[in-house]
Amino acid sequence: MEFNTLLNTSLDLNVTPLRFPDERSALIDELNRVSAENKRLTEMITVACENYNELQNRLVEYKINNPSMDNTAASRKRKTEINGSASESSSSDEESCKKLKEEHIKAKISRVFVQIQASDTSLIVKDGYQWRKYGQKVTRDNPCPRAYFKCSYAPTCPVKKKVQRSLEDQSVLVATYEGEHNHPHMSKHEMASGSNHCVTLGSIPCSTSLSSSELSITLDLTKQKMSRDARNSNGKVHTPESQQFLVEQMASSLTRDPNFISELAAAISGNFLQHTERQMAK
DNA sequence: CGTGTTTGACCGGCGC
DNA sequence: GCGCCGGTCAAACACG
Repeated sequence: MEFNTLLNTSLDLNVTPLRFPDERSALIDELNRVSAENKRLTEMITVACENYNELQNRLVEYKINNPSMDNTAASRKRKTEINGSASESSSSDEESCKKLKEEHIKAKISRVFVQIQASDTSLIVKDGYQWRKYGQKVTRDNPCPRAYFKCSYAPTCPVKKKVQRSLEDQSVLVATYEGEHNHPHMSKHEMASGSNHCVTLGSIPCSTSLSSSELSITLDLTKQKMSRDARNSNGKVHTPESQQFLVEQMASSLTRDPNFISELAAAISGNFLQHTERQMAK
């Protein structure tokens, strides 16, 4: 927020003449300082997220290995569920352990961020599966409505997803997936009927867009490594599911869509040329 | 007519 | 016990 305010201020400086010659350079210095601070804070948040995820994974693993410790710290819901099942059938530790493992699998939650047009009001995330909408609600923390979807293969497939616009960035949809699909991806026809959403995996400023007739993918071809956890410059975390989806989509596009190959070649060579030109300029 | 979406009603968990 | 809130249901509706 502070960054944006400063950015706007510096943009205004291009239009209105400055009263003090030092004012512009001072503001630029300030802008640089705040940019650096923003970057540092983003890195801190990233590290905190990593630590949190690691701790959570450890906790789940520990609970699975030590089911007896769970009845103190767990939520009331979990507690009543366990107590209820125990009173009904005096279930053994083995059974409750099995239940916890099942719950762990069932509760496998992933989050995917999808860049959309700001004007796009539909809460549709093309992720390779077919969904049936069964509800929509406005939640307290976010004025944008949240849409509830079930996999079309339900009840065979237990996967659900929630889609809601990001509170911070209205042009980003946050899709929360619960569970894992027990069937393959949908057909070509279904994929082709989708809107031209752009699944963003890399950093926006240096990305290369591939727009085949069926799919638009933004690739970051400039990163040294596709960072180990596939995080983009905004600090948004992309799940293995979204990476897998992208890889599968690209693979299928390579086989199905002859234009995709030329688009890909053009994108890579274009980036190559830019890179060489920059080298030459030095 | 079949299928998918919309939307108000309903339910259950949770905090006070 | 009550009220709030998120999640789900299901009747009505839209569309091809």
